[in-house]
Amino acid sequence: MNEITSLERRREGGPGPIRRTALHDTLVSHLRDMIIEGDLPPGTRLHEGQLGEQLGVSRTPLREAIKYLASEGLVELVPSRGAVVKRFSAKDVQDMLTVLQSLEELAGRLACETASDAGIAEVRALHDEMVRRYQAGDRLQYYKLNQQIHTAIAQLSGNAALADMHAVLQTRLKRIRFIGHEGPEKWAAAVAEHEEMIAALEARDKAKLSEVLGRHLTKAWERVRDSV
Amino acid sequence: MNEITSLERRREGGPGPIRRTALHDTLVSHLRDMIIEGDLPPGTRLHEGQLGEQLGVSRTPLREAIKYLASEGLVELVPSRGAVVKRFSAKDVQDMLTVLQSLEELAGRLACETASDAGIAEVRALHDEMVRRYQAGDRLQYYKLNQQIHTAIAQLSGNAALADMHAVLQTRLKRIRFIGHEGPEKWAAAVAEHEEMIAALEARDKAKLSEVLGRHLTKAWERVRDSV
DNA sequence: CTTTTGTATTCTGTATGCAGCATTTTTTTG
DNA sequence: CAAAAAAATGCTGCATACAGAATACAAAAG
Repeated sequence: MNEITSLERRREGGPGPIRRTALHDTLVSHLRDMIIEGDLPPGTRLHEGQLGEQLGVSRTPLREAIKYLASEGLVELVPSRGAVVKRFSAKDVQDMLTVLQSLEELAGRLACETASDAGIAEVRALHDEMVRRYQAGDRLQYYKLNQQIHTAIAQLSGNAALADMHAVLQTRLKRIRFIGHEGPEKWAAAVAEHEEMIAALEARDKAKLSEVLGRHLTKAWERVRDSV
Repeated sequence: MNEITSLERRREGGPGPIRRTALHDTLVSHLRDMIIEGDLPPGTRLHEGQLGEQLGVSRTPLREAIKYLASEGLVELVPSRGAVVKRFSAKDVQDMLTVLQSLEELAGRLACETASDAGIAEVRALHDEMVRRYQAGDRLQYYKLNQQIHTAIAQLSGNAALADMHAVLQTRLKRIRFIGHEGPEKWAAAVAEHEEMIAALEARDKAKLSEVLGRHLTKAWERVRDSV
């Protein structure tokens, strides 16, 4: 658990001259990661005393971070019994993907209209890097770049609310996708879809991009279906 | 400020035998209402000491509630300077409405497919009541029933994630709509659109309902455009 | 008169302490 | 020996206390 050291380094100021992130933000990120990466599996009670000690923080800021995550939907507050990591059913996941699909289709259309060439180029760069990771068989980095690309497209829409909602859903789903290890052939298919996506985006082909994004998420459901 | 009494009544147990809501939930609701109803205008700093005293609560649970609202997007956290009520630009509002539109179109389609007859009947009941309030010129109750109807349709979709995202956006927009007092002719048009909505829902006409909901929100933007 | 610097105050951020509820273990009773 | 009651433990929820940062104010210098 290197959470402790990294947390304390930030509190002391560390190498950087100015403390960038407040403790609250740091705590939220750490807890999020712990949930997503499975350190805190669904159903786990978030023990304030224990967890606080582990992170080197007192209960007060920890509780505040937990409340934040509760509003984000990663954690559930049970009166008088603290917080537990939320458990998502198969239907929950499918529902989230349905909404995400709708949002990405919208984002795709808007991005084609309003994105700057520079913005599109950045996504292309992410994509190329992702393909390299794919070819190298680096699952973790592939996964992260994949997420980044979808996030980037949501942001290219220029619609902050859209990017926001997209981020919330994506965060909730991260844990699921993090687990879902599809086989080589499905993985290849996913990469191919991404290839189409980028091409459509660069051509600013609204209909095409929207369609590919939608299809990509329909397939995504098929890919994770068994894992949940 | 009757927040004090109502909060304290709950803490003592009040008339009900069991304390239903935890203090956290109560606080969140109260702060939400205060923001929506304009007691705390955009840009206002949430003064913990003062606000806590006003509500009869110590700073700790208040801070937790504020963090919750921050994650909800109603409030912005400024490091070392506390929380500020978020200010939405005209573009922000338009963006939120765009997303809301997309979500409602989806909700409409799903509702037509999966809603129970009983569920639809409930929405009809809300609608009829709303029309009565409209005829009586009761703006506040009309407004609240209007919101309830849209919320209900989102829930009829049977998609929890969708209902969730919808609720978040609706909450963020409540304040804007609460202000926007459209004239009589626009009001009448809005009611007519609602009439169409209910009819389409009862007929389970996906395409029609989706179309009306979308149009309704396009018009909604035209209605509030000047207020922001 | 403006600007700057030092000081005082106010507010946030975090830690700690205490009361009450939930749960578990122990004791008592049938 | 089983079941119920009672005590004990552990944890959450809230309040208070303290340290540090930011701001406001005041005095002094240009």
